[in-house]
Amino acid sequence: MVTPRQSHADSRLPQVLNQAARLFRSKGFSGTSVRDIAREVGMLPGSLYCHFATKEELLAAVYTKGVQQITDAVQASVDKHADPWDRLEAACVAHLEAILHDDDYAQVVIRVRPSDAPVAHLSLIEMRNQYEALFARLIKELPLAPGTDRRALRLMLMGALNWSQTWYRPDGRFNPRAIARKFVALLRQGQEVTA
Amino acid sequence: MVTPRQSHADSRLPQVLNQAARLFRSKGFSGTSVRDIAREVGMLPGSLYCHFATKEELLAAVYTKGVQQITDAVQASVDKHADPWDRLEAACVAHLEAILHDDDYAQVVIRVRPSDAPVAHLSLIEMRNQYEALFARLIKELPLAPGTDRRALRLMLMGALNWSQTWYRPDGRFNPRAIARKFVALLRQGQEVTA
DNA sequence: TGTTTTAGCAAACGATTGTTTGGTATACTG
DNA sequence: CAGTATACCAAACAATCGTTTGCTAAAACA
Repeated sequence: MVTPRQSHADSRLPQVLNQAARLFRSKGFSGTSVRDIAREVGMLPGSLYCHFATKEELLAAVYTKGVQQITDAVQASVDKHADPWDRLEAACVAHLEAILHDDDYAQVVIRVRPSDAPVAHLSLIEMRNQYEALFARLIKELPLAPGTDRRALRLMLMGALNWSQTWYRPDGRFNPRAIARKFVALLRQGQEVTA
Repeated sequence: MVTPRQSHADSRLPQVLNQAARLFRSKGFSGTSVRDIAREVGMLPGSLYCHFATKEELLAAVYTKGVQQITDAVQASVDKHADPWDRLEAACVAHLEAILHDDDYAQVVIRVRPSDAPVAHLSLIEMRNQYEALFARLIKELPLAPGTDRRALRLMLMGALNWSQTWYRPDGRFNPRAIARKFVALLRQGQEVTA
């Protein structure tokens, strides 16, 4: 017995998930090998299959945790406000902070295309839809100018937020909170007068 | 001599580029193998290396063509209008039609992250920046409410447009043109009264 | 017309891919 | 306390990866 064995209680499953999330979010799903993940955790490639039957299943686990975490973060922020616009803005701030800074798991949800994992495909999409429904409800409560297309507004806002992952670089002034607020303000501007 | 040989003039380079674009845009860069491309063209994997030294170089060629084509398409549409808002809207319509329907090459520019190709990385980013500068100029000409952050407006609009690639499904009513117009309208709404 | 260049085939290179198998020490369970 | 399940190691599996080499025939050029 050279290396000390892991017990049931303190398995390295959490670290596997953490490193998988970190690698998936920075190199993508097919850009990350199971050996990359194993190496980062300090275990052998085959050992990953104690916890997951396939690489896709590992992604699904990371993805699920990502959706849960960002949902919780956003919901908690939303609950602190009463005004509909404030609630939406709080949601956007929490969303952006998660996918740009705080949460590797949430970043995977934005970065990895469900189609990258053919088997898990539909379930990943379903999770994403569940999450976006949260924003749909927030937007439903908004006092908008008559005839405003709420679906278009949601798709525009979330698209703008999610795409920021491709251009964002840490910067004191233009930080996640500031970005989210500016985006919401640009939309709100068009509704306030007529509402 | 079993199969008829290709002459210099009618090489299959165009088909290689076409199929590479088609596969890169649907499966991503690392999700596509050189064998996938070669098979689609009907040639052997090694034959690709008559035209490109590396897989990354092939991506760079596709990417370059994509930027050229979408730039031309957008510029042509813009030139048909005089009013600043009309010009921006025309640009957005052309942009969306390219990355959602018309142009596999342009779709690669949006889908593939420059970081997927470590060597070509910087040159890909530079090309994308050149293209986005076109939109920056259009937005510069817009009569906006005083104090409006033009950079934020550009990032929001282009993010919303580009992200549509992840949710768009062909649909008669909510087509690229309609989407682009709605997005622009949502932003314009906030500027018209005060401008 | 002779020479060089090009575009491709055929076959292989070593490296890396996701995954499997078998064994073993530890922790949990009855 | 015996037995099962767990969480790994060690080593290998076949398949696929990007790429290279050597050759050939046709086109372009001199």
